[in-house]
Amino acid sequence: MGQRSTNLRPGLLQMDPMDFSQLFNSFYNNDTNKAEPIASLIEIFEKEGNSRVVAACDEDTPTFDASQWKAMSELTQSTILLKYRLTYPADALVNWCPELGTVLANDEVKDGFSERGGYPVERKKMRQWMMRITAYADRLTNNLEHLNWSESMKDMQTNWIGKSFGCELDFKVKDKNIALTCFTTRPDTIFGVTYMVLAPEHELIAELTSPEQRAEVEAYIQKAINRSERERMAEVKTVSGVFTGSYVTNPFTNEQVPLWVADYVLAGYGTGVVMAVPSSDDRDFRFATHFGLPVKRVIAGTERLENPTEIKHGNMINSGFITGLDSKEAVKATIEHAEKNGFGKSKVNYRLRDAVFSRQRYWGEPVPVYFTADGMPHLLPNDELPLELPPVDEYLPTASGEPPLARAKDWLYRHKYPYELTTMPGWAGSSWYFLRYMDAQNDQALVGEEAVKYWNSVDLYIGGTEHATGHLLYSRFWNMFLFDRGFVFHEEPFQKLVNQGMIQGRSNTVYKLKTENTFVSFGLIAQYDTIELYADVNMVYNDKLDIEAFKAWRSEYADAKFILEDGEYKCGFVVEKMSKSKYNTVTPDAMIEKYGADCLRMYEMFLGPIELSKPWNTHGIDGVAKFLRKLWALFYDNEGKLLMVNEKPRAEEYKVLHKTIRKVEQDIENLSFNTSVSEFMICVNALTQLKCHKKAILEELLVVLSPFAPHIAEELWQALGHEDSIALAPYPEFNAAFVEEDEFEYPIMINGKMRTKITFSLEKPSGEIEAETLENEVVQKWLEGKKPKKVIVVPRKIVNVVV
RNA sequence: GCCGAAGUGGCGGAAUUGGUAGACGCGCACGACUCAAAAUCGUGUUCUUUCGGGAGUGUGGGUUCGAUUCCCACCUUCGGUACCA
Repeated sequence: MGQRSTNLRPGLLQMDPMDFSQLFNSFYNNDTNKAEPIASLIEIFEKEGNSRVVAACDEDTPTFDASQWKAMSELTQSTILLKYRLTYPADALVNWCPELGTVLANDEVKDGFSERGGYPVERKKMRQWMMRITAYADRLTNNLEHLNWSESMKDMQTNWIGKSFGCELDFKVKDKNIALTCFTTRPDTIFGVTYMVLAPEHELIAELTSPEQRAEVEAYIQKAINRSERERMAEVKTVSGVFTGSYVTNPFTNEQVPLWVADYVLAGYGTGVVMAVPSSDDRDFRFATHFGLPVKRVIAGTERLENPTEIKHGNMINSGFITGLDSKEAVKATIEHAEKNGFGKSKVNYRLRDAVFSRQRYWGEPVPVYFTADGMPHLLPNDELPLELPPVDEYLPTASGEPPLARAKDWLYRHKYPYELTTMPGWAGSSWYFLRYMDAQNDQALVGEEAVKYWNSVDLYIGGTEHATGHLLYSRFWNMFLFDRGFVFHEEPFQKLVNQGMIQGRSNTVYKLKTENTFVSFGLIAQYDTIELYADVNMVYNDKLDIEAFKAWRSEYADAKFILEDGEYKCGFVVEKMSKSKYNTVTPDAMIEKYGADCLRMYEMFLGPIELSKPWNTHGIDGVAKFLRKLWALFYDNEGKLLMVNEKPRAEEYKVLHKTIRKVEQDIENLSFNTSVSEFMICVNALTQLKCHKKAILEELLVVLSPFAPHIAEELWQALGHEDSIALAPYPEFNAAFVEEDEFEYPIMINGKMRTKITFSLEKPSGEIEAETLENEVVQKWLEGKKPKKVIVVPRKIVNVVV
């Protein structure tokens, strides 16, 4: 889905910056619950300021009235508008690799080292364009209800957006004029707070650290800040943290509790400050136990538990004025109390964060923005779009670490103003490409009104779950925005979604010493300190690395050294999704060359249910090839002579055909293609057995088969004498009369185990079936003269005798 | 860790609403055809067995006349975890 080689299709591309401009020129009005032009927001500001505006904006947006707005400098006004725009620049933490001079994706970083080359990576703040997707958090969640998507996919998106109700509470810092605001969903446990924790990234740490603790705190932050969020979340068992030397006051009890810094608190969620209640939160409990901090039980039933977090809800104890209330009532009561006393307010929090839109790469759509001397971003006028990627001498970052576009010579708007140097991410294009497909030649708009109204939204989207929290969320956001602004007419882009499984690959890994350009063979890695890197599977045979090919692969490996075992370098392996970034891709070209496209197509369908993931493996493809040959043999003999005859089919032959028609029809409805392929095999085997070469049968079979093996079906169709394409032939109608049975072979079970089978007419009443079953020789033997306790007869299914 | 999914023969998998576990295919074994091989065709193929049977759908429990299917707990693998898209 990546739209990478962007400058190849300028017609397609130029629409994208227009989207960007629209987002820049819009804000989200929470009153009308949709995106509106920023111009109308400015009008309101001029008339009455922003005190009555309910809109999505930055947390630190000041309140002002009309006269204050008018008195502001243009720069100040622009700065305030940026706090409302749906795309805006902000500082975001990125993975910076000084050695490579580039920013890396999280999955390009392993244990703090770059996947490529194995160089150290640090986390660094950089100016990035953001998309205010959080404005849409509620609609993105609520709309899911009406979509025909799997519940698991809806769950994933709902959890990712992560709406939670709670409150913010202010804790005053002792002897300092600072209050720390924390977000909590459990204000009911406020009387159980025994310490407070800051994220290592928190801005006020330096100010809040006592001189005695400074060295320790600084050392801790240095270490913690370079760990990835994922690592910090994953390693809950390794507790770490450090005391700041400061104390804060619990506003409910006026009790002083120590203030700590710990990396289990993430800066990106809530306020980066957590009130710790070891008696009801697992992480807090582990932390408190580890550092010997007190644990105060506040929920009835936890008093005698060694681990009080086993019970998280109940009646409050030891909790001042909320003692005796249950958790739910206590939440309400504490929020009311906090609001009345001015140290807190109820708050809805989302886990979802605004999306980083900038990439420090060359191959992406340029952001249509230039900067004036005051640092303020300005949009390029529409008639000057598209902004094209400038030529550069190398597609690499500059020596000083600026993005590749900084290499462009004299690349300035009106020869004067510098352009934005980051480019757009893959999801900028993947969010709306289906709209463009509706009207690909339109050079006036992203997509014309007539085209959107004709094609509507996507009826059926087949995509993997790996897109759950990325592409499929961005795309919905983008489409919803276009809907709000009247460019499209469906709020949701994908009505029905089916998750196909992923074809996995078998990746090969090599092990580089952390400190040297030396690679250790797989069997010896326990003796060294290594990082795991990929080797391309195409230079590995039976997990043995072709060392020369590996050295030639990348310049940084050219003079690598190798520590071998038994004279060879053995690689590790891992089964995971097939992906360019994992260097485990294989092309199906050779398979198509050998077996043909129909065979490969059917084999892929035959592999298993569409929603299952599995490693790519071509062992079974011969079976499908044989099937196609058998099919061919129904039409032609060994000498290539047509066998087809015009005789009237027998009942048996119709039965075989119509069973297949019925099964495949059902299967297509359920996207169960693997069982259709089986059914075709059964059908062809049966027709071969019957020596059936009758046109009436073969013709209909071909039509049913044609979506599965289009080329061969078309060719045989022509062989039967048709001039028109098989694609135009009407689909055969299933006729139940051909497959009806008048008897059924009942499995006879004794105590739930199948012991024999008896055939009964379908008309026979259950009573007679029961009587005849009990007379049966095999049943008699198992009864051993005893009387059965119970006999269950399920028509057309089974007979079970309970002894 | 958290969120989501999946575990059935040597392998990919099948099994309408809870009703014959292993369809179909790969592989393997044996046989036919052949001077021989390939191709093709045929037979067999869950394990175990004292040949009566017994066990069996990741593990341990539960509900039921009957569980791959429903419930509870756990294990393993895969996807996502915010710059792969």
